[in-house]
Amino acid sequence: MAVVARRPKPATAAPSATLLRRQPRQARSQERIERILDTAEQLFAEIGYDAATTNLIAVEAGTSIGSLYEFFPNKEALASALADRYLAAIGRLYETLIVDEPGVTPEVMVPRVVGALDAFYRDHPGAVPLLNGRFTSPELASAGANLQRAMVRRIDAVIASRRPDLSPPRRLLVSEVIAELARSLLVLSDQMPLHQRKAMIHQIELAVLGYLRETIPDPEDHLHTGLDCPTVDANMPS
Amino acid sequence: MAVVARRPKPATAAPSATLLRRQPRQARSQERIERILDTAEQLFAEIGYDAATTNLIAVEAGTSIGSLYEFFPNKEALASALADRYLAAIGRLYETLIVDEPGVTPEVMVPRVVGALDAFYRDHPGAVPLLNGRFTSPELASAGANLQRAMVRRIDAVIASRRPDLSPPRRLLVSEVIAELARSLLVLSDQMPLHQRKAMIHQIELAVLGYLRETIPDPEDHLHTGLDCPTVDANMPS
DNA sequence: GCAGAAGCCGAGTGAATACTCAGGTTCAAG
DNA sequence: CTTGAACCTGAGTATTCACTCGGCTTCTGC
Repeated sequence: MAVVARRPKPATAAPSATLLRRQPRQARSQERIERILDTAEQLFAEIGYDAATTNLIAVEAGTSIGSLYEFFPNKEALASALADRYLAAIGRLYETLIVDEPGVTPEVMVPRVVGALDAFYRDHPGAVPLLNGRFTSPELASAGANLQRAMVRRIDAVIASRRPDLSPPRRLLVSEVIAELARSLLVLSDQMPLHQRKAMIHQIELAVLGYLRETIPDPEDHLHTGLDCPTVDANMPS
Repeated sequence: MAVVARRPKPATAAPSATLLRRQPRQARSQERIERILDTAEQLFAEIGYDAATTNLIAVEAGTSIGSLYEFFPNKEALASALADRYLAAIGRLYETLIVDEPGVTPEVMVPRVVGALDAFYRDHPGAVPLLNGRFTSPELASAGANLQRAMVRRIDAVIASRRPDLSPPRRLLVSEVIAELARSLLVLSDQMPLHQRKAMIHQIELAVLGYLRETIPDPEDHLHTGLDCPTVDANMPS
């Protein structure tokens, strides 16, 4: 279900810096580019990267392949530009989450971040498959890896501030586990109907907190002494 | 990096039951089929599903495309047959793990299962990408989903026997989370160098156990009372 | 209002690749 | 040994799809 990109890759490997083949000067073409990206986002999410042919994207965006290739050097650049939009948006999202406040405990922090990511993915259905390696093209894989690296860095920073006693490699390992944990469970929840989704989000929080308690138990944490166990299961929508 | 299968899909949808177009009668052809599958496994793992063209698989297996298509109706059938081999092997693996013994605690059970899966994936490098939706073809996706469902069922059965007080839907949710958790972290560990891999495997066990303690705390579990916290991090290879 | 730049179009090109088929070879049963 | 079935072969077919290019239209600065 996919066709190899032409990929003659002229020996002079492109610097990969420019996503656009040419900068649009007129408002008309800028809007066109936006429409193409929006359409690509929708089609990638609905029918997948391979089935969304460049011709189809162009037609659905109300333009022609010629125009598409006027600005995007190839199909991957399209997906790459999309990934950049997502990455930037998620970056902005992080700014709104106060992470480095001294008093924030994991119990507060984790639901905050998980909830924000959940909301973002719900608003941008195309982001999940794009950022999670569902598409095999190298540029896409690297876009997903970029996001994940950014996540790991941020988690690592938070842990570092709260637990300066941990060795850096151990912190990194723990951060990678948490990032992957959250990523995969968020993807899973994304495939669920809304009512199960809410329950799932809560499980993600529990998983992260549980893992944290298990690997780097907080000496001051006396909440889980086994004495106040609820023993019954709350929050389960039939 | 891939081409859409011809997929004229004759209106009479194949029953999908037969993976082989024809049953081999002679030893020669049986060996040939095995060689083709082995080669496909290796190529899929090394260069990916798309880049591993049917022609290449045939040549590498020391045969011709004609012979390949004599037995396999299409490329997906190849991957599907491979997935079946893996699924059967993992099924056999489970038989060797005594799961329903009355006295087995999660602390014993989890490392046993995780360790077994880790060993399996290490022995079969092709299994990881194949069974984890890295390939987008529908047949492969369903093969991966099959494995995951089997996992969930088994986990659910174990939880049911230990915690009959939990409601079935809650049990299912917890089982799904655990299965996904283990799957994704095992995939992650699969991409790591060996020395990090071992540490990662241990983290998987901690994540599962931590999540379990967090969602369905065992009333008899007094190990984690916050009093015997090690406070230092053990088992961290540099 | 004009010249040239920027933008737009879509039929067509080229290359890739899943799969076929006509004809040859090897086996096994009688 | 013979005959037919099973098996094998690989050049060729059909199709798809990313991408180009020559010609047209719209904009903008002067």
